[in-house]
Amino acid sequence: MSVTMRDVAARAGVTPTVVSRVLHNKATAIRVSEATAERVRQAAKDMGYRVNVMARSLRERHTQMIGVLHGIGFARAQFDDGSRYFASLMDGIVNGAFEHGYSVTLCPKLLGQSPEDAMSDGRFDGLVWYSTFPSGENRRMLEQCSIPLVLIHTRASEFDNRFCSVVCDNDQGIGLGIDHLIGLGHRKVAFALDGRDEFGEVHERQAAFVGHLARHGIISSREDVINIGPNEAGLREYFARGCRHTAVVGPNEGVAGSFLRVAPDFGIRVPEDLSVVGFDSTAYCNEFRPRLTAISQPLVDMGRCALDLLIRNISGETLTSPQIVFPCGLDVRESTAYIAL
Amino acid sequence: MSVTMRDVAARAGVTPTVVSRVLHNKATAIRVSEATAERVRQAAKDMGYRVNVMARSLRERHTQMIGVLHGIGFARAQFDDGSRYFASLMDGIVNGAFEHGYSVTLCPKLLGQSPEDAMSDGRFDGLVWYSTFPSGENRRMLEQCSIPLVLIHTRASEFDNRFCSVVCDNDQGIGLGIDHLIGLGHRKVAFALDGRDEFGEVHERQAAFVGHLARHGIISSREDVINIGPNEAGLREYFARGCRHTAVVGPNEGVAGSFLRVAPDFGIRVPEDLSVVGFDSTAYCNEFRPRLTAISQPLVDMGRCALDLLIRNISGETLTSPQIVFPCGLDVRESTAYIAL
DNA sequence: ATGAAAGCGCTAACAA
DNA sequence: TTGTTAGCGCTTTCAT
Repeated sequence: MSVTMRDVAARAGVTPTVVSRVLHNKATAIRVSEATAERVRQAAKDMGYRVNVMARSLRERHTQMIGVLHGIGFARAQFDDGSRYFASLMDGIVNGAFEHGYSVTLCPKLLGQSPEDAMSDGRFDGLVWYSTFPSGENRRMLEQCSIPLVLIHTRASEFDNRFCSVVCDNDQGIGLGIDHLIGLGHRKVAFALDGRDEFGEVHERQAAFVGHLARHGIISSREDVINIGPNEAGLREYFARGCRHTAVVGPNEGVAGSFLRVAPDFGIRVPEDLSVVGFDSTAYCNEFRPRLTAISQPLVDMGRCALDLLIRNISGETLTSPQIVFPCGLDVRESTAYIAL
Repeated sequence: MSVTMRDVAARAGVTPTVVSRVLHNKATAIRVSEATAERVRQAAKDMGYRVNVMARSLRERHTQMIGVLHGIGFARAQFDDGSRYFASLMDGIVNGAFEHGYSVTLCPKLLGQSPEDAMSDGRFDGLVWYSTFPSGENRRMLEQCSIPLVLIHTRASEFDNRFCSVVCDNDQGIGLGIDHLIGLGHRKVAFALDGRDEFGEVHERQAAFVGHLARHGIISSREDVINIGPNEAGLREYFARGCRHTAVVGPNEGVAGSFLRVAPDFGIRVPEDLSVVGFDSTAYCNEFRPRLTAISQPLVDMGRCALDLLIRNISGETLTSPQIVFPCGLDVRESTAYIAL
């Protein structure tokens, strides 16, 4: 059994009240004589006293902890598995949290079973939820949330602006990619997806793809959308029937990477025969040969921003502009080139 | 204010005790009539009741949370910053924790200020401490730890086998690297370090380096240790004075990577003029040109193992073999080649 | 300047 | 089968 406040009080010859005041109540105006204070501090030190944060949290009704959740229907993101997407986001989140004196915790069973628990079981002062797909189930859950929450990669409007949200400018980002490709002479440009996430950001990016091509006078059709499918089967099928495009834009690094990986099997060279543009642009892009050109979003900054917003929320501030949109960039690497003449 | 057990009890016309039993006491033999139980469940659902985990934790004296700490003197590891070392380790730790129903939390101010708090403030049921350098300060802290703790990358013997520990076989790993190099014809092999961590694993790896060269009849001297220093200044100095070795082994990916990065500036080609071997072998190795050959340690498995050990510890088991040693492997990539004749 | 008492929300031993 | 009571360790009025 560990030493409690009562123990320290006993040894110092005072009551727990005094111990609490001396040890944790620095801000308050209530004074304790320096002699007593010193006696208490010494006793605490001698006995190796530590507050019990559970008791404190129960009493004070806050925990200095924030939780990180993700939407139903997604496997837990790995820190090290292909794209550094989650790793980057988390670096921003954790750094932000630490600076504000908050811990951040990752919870099990937050996909499917009962994420709603974490939202109101007193464990967290606030939550960061990142998900690209506000399904009915997700929506229902979030609506019940009783603590501050900020969304990453979901538009605030999806939830009637009830929560703050941090997103990147998908439209502008895709525009950057399309402009780059058009500038290289490409006219037959495809959009790829893997069919797993058709409603969230991927959808937005696909719409942007169509829009920006149109801006350049190119009308894209259903034929220009390649669903690589599970295990890249759809991609192989596409290649097998002859590559009908000179460039392709993927909505993330994984999908774009599939093209780099599979193309050689069909004698297609990147970027000579096919230019490939990905999205996110984490360090993962450098692992490909050729290195993957990609539209970047400032993931670390976005995580950080989400956290700042959350802290302000927790502090009782009501944010007026519930959505922060970060502009994208374009990192030209080696997977895009002038179209072969 | 959120709804409490008392509220639910009131609505269901029973006492909090009954609610507690119905909602959370499934395993116990105490019976509640099905009618009452149903009434309670309905009331809880109607009112959107959630346990308060702080109250529960305070009462039950466990939190289902484990903390991840690292030693004093190290900056917090980033998930996405060069080597995927920390990311991989964390994947193992988090996956393990989740499977056992534990959350994992990262705490601020755990380097320098007061890591000891996390060790006994009731916040965690157990701790994973990863650090390569058991300084006096770290040692003092760990000795005060009042909850189960497992070490990663620190030998159990450093703390009188008081804690379990998970390490990789540095000697065997370095042996693999040296054998590889010798097999390629190298005789003039250097060991590199960056002077920041001379006492922990790096030290062990350096000793192994000397030993394994000796096994091949090569006596290495102080001249064969290259301290690349801050900002690679030492490395540039080394190259400037003419590269005296045909191969170099680095104790991690960062140091080895420095050679790949700086060598071209001095007209030295890797691997034609200089073979480079790193340690850890995370995906980061693939970001280098040429890709970095490296000694691998199964980081994900090690993190996972640490967690399994920790959970067993928490469950009251006293582990008999306090140290698990994982064998290393060698991932030959592109930075090593036969010595030029 | 210090202490007494109440209570945060929950669970468990004991009683009925 | 259900209720009573006590208490986990802490902070906070409100006395003194």
